[in-house]
Amino acid sequence: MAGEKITIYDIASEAGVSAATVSRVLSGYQNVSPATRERVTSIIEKHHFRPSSFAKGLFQQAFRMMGFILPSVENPYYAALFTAAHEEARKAGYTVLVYRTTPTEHVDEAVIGQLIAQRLDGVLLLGGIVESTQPPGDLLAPLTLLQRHIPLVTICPPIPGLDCINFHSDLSSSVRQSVRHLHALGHHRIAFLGGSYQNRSASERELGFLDEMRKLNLSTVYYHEAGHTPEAGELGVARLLAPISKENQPTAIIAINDLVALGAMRQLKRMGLSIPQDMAIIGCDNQFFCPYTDPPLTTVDLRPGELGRVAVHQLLAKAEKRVEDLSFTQIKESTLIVRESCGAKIGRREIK
Amino acid sequence: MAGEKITIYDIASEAGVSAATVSRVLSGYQNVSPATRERVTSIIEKHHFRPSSFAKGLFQQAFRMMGFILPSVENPYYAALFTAAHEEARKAGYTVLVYRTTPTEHVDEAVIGQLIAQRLDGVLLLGGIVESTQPPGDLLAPLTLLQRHIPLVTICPPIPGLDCINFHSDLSSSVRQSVRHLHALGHHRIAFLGGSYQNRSASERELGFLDEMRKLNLSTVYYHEAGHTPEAGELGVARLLAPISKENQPTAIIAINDLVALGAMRQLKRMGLSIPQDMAIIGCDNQFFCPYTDPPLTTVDLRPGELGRVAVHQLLAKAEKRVEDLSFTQIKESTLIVRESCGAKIGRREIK
DNA sequence: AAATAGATTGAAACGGGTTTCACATAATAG
DNA sequence: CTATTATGTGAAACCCGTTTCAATCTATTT
Repeated sequence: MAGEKITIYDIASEAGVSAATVSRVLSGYQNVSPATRERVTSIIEKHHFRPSSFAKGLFQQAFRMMGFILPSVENPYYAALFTAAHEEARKAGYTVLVYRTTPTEHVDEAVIGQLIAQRLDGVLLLGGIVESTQPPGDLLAPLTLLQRHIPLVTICPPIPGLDCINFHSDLSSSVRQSVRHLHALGHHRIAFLGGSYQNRSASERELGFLDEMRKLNLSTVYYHEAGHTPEAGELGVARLLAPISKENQPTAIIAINDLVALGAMRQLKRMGLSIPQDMAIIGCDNQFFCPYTDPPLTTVDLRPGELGRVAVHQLLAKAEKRVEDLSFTQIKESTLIVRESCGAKIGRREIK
Repeated sequence: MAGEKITIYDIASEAGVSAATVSRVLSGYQNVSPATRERVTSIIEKHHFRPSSFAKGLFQQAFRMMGFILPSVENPYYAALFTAAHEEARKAGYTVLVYRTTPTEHVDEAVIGQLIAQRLDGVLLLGGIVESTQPPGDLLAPLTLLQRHIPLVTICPPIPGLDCINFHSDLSSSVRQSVRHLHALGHHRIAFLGGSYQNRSASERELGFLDEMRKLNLSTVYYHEAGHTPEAGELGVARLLAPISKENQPTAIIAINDLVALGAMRQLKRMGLSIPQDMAIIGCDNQFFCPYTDPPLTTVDLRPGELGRVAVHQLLAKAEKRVEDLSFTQIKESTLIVRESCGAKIGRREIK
């Protein structure tokens, strides 16, 4: 029934008042006589009228919207990050617009242009930044946002030259923890599995791994595979173990994430190796399925939910309170979740 | 540097032309002298100016935005659905706004009001509809969208009274397939695990299960647990098997989804039962981890990606081509993915 | 040289709200 | 009973683009 596009003027004329009065009724707190308010309200109800938030925002210079840029939520890590961040933003009354990065495309000027055009109150950039093979300037595309004074918070390894609020997990230290854990359990030949040299979080982990191995005077068996999926894990293990004689084989694997660990475990079993007796394995992210692998997977919890929440809080502060243009980097500690895939005391400290 | 809020008028005055000319430069195809175009363009570049898409949309009566309403993407099924749908929408140049439902809250008038206020070009409602314990009208909140002639497409079991384009998986038939598969493998005592009577897709599966069991003259061992998580699966199995003597125990379990199956498998192993010898198990959704469980999980593929894509295509057609106000329901077939958790021929027809 | 067509450009209206300011009426004070 | 204040309401400006229409200036035709 109700007409195609209905405006405040339609309501006004039907109620025999001016648009100003309808606006007052909508805002609630102005002085309008009870009789008028009643009449206008009923007409609004009747037509299910809701004032356009854009016309509104146009005048008020704020649309209460924020943009999230993130990789696919098919990766449960980002799903958790997104869910928490989204929830916080919604609680604060913001609508969220979602933009995506892919493993091969980073945030380019085109997307940034769109973000600016949307007149967002803030932008949250979640990981997935690719170490550019393009001119390095491309990594700094988000800089334009800063120039336009659009609040920006990032959750990823800090990008040099991009001075904004940044939260990130200490990826390097998380790998170090893993190495030390395995070392303490008596492992000397440890392999690192997964990642891509183009990916900043991947290379950061890798660097941490190599450094910690060196510190402990451990010999490295090392495989470098461009991928973050279970398939990459399968292939990685196959390639890793094929050319190595049984005696020189690594006794433990650190996978770049739980997905890769999952694939690796399958391939290990397929090759007749038992976990953790023949091969210990450790993942990263503490994804929901970790307690349910066989054996349950030891991993590192990066607390993505927490990260998402604090990031949005900072973004809100910047968007609303006009906080001084501050920029800082905060590192979130990660915690090793010991389960059974490394042969550590079974059943102890098991979480979730 | 660049001023806080910069408008087309700022650009115009800096270039010494009128706003109309700047607008013409932006749109590209109008006749503007090369000299002027050049000058204006350089000033636009300098300030990273992008015209507000809202001021633009206000005039053009279309914002090229669509709203997605969905449950948490922490459920990989919805993550897949969302990712595919999002990609299609983005390809067509639309920005997507995300709203969430929770297991306990359905889409209420407040959210619908917001959607209307955002003047969206279309709305996609993805599952998660709760069979209301509230007045049944609440299920029909999206009806308001239809009244306002806002294109609506749903992906969930069809809601009576909500005449819109609807796509859904034939949940009932997918369970029937599972039952027949198990029956063909010689199982007679089959349990159904998981779901909540408040959830429409859950109850639909349950009904299908009961009906097919009756048709095959099978005795049912049945447990009804309000949940869709691995934890629910663990608890479900524990409760299911505890009170039953070994002889009367079911020999197979159909889990409402792969998550529940995952939990169930863990609990079965914990109780010393081996899969599939002591207990066959079958999941639903064909989530990424299914090939990696031990043994690999037989499940049903609902093709969420496909569902998401066709739904968005329809939505686009309605939003753009002013297609007649049509409404229909289309059922997508699901396919059984046979792996090893039911003891069927190992290695055959294995997918992914 | 005058007339006409064509290319550039600006003024102004519009879209849908909010808000300021002024005005009319009603209520209160003196 | 007039002077003052409070209350309810409308006209109009504003937010930031797009688009129509008319005006100017240049170039071509006769």
